[in-house]
Amino acid sequence: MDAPAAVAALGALAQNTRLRAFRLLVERGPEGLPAGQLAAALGVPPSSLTFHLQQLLHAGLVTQRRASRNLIYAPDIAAMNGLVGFLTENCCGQGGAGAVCDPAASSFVAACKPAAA
Amino acid sequence: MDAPAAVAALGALAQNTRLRAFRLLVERGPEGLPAGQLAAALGVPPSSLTFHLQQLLHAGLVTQRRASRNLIYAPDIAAMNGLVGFLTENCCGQGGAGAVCDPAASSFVAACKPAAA
DNA sequence: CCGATAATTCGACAGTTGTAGAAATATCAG
DNA sequence: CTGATATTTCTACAACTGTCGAATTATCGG
Repeated sequence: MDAPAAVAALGALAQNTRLRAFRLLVERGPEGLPAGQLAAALGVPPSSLTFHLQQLLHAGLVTQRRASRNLIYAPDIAAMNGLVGFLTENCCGQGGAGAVCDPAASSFVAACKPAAA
Repeated sequence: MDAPAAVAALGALAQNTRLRAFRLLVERGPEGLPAGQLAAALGVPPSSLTFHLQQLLHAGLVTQRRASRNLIYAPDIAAMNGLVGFLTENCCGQGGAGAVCDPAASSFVAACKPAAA
């Protein structure tokens, strides 16, 4: 994942309705959910949800497939992996202080590649 | 990290200048950088950078401290850990399909807690 | 083909965001 | 105190975002 794609993905997740929608999809897994059910679950009018799903789609965070009258949306886990990978790059001070990995390891720091020092 | 905080953090990172600034700070480590040097490194006018730093500050992703005439900004790694942790919650289909963890483990999926199945 | 269902596209509008020059504030050196 | 340096605050404005009703498109069952 490159920086522009990361900005797009972050922007797509940086909105309450979209974040809730994405998280719902992630919980549901690859099976996904039809737009209508998603709209009902979120309590959002269909036209509004479409707007948000387009953004997630355009950012590459979800996929769309048709099942008869329904359009099914599912999370793109690979894209999400790419985003987290991008966020955890450069987090061990490769060219810097090197002290970032000190605190008790948790996800962000733990995901740092030891970066062939 | 709760959802509103995550939205704020994602929004703060969802902008090219801010993402570049934050990544620069992460590379630099806890030592941080003064606003002026950051502005110079990014090629952004000071008043514009201040605007962006306020957003990062308000989102809790960076800290600010004064060193004589300089205001030093440094990344808040704990906050970033919280964000990545939030993003990797609910990613193993606890209530769902359960197939999300299938693909070759990479950061997002690898960071999933096995979720006491 | 026709009516019904699922979802999107269109359009309008208020609110937020990003940009950056000019003015103000804070700190320091002498 | 005075001048210089570092940064923020103020201000204005164009561009983008989120919302959602109404109209449109797609698909299905009969």
